[in-house]
Amino acid sequence: MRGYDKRAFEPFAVTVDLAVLTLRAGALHVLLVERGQEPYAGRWALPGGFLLPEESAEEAARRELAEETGLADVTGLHLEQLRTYSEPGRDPRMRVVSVAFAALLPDPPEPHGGGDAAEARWTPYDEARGLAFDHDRILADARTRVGAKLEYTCLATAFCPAEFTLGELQQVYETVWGTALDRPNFRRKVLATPGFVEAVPGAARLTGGRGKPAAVYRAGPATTLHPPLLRTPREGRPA
Amino acid sequence: MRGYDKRAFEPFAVTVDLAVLTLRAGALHVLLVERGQEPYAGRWALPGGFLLPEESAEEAARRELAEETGLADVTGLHLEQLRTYSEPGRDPRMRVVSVAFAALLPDPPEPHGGGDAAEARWTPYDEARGLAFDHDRILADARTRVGAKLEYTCLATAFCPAEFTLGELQQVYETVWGTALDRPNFRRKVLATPGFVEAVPGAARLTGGRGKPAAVYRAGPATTLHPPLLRTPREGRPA
DNA sequence: CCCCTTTATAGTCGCAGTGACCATAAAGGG
DNA sequence: CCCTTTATGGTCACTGCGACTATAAAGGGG
Repeated sequence: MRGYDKRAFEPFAVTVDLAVLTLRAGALHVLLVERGQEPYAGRWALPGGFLLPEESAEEAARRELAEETGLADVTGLHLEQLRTYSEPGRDPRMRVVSVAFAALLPDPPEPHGGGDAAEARWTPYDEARGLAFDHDRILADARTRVGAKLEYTCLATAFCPAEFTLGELQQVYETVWGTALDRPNFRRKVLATPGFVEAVPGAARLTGGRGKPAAVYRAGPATTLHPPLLRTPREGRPA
Repeated sequence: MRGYDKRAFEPFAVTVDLAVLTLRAGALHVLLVERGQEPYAGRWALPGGFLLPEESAEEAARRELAEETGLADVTGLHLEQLRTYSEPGRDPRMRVVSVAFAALLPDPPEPHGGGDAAEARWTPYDEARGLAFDHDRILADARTRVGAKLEYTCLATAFCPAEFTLGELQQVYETVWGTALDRPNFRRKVLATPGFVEAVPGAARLTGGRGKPAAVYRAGPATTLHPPLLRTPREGRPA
């Protein structure tokens, strides 16, 4: 099996599946599409599609992401390969190998159905169950991966718009992890990490309509967090 | 592209590629095979092969691992999916999508050539350059991944035999990371992590032929390291 | 046999990071 | 004018860890 023998291999269909995650109203949401055909007709599924003959999985994922979200520019968005799902029975009709990606969006636009007529919708993560194929597992893997990478990378800013407050950044951690963080300590940790965030001079913004206006920051050049921001939860969210 | 349309997709060849890593004589080694056919005939490459019609990528990887190493039982070995490489030009003859894995072996057996006649050899990591296809990159990604997982998981024991000393475990970190660690501090950290290692009662072994015999440990049930064992190197290796 | 080297193990000291607090500043609402 | 809300600044103590010293247990060379 070491050399390539034209009689030795079977052709497979190769697709990409996308777990497009965002934060809406303080809750993690995922972009789902309603399937119009069998199998799993009428069921919700992760967006995705087949690789074109001359594109890589990353290119296919970014193309699908643009189609499904309707965003004109998806070049700045965080797109990350999760893993590949290749169990023989995962598609009841034929052998499909799927490369899964996680995409992180800041401000979520309302999805339009893309090129075809199927409906696309932002769904709270907790309500996204019973998806088609093995998409429940892919979605769970995406959340696990993103939650873990929040600990030791600067990934959290990918959920935020270009300018954000530290309270909004903290909400990213609290929402994805499902835990409450101490605000002064979070602030101290973020500001002590060189290159995580950069202050926007003179800018301040009211966040909840009340209270002192918060300073505004931008994402810095750093990508990793040393030392990491460990997930050590208090009991529950007081809010 | 959302539904499956039989006219909408191209079939691809799907392979698995394995970065089989081990420690020999205090250096990281990788299992390479010599290619017997074009393209890249005579060049060294990572072992791998095509998916069979009724197996997953994980099953194919474990099958290839058994064939290439000649080990009868590869069920206990650590096998981990790295990522999938799908750039259109990565195989000059046809479109091949490859799912890459990293495998970690404790005591390295001499490889026999497996089912076919091509040569297989353990090669020091630093000398494994100029591999066929994009295998240089896959191998580099494997080392990066393994090095990172040593920080926050108990993966290091996968490089050790069933019973090992703390000095041998420390050598795993030092070899993969290329840094020197303080022996008492390493010992304190490992023993303070519940479930990382378990003492084998009454067992002791001479390691270098000289010096005090070291206590013997087994891998414990823990899989993650909280808090992590951060890579903060001293200048260079004194040895 | 003694001493030196080598390896393993035990312990100490001080600093950095952080969790748990408390206090103050600056906004809006009644 | 006071209360609530949010942001920000600071303290204190504990933990984990890097750096380092000391002791124990083996073999080697004279």
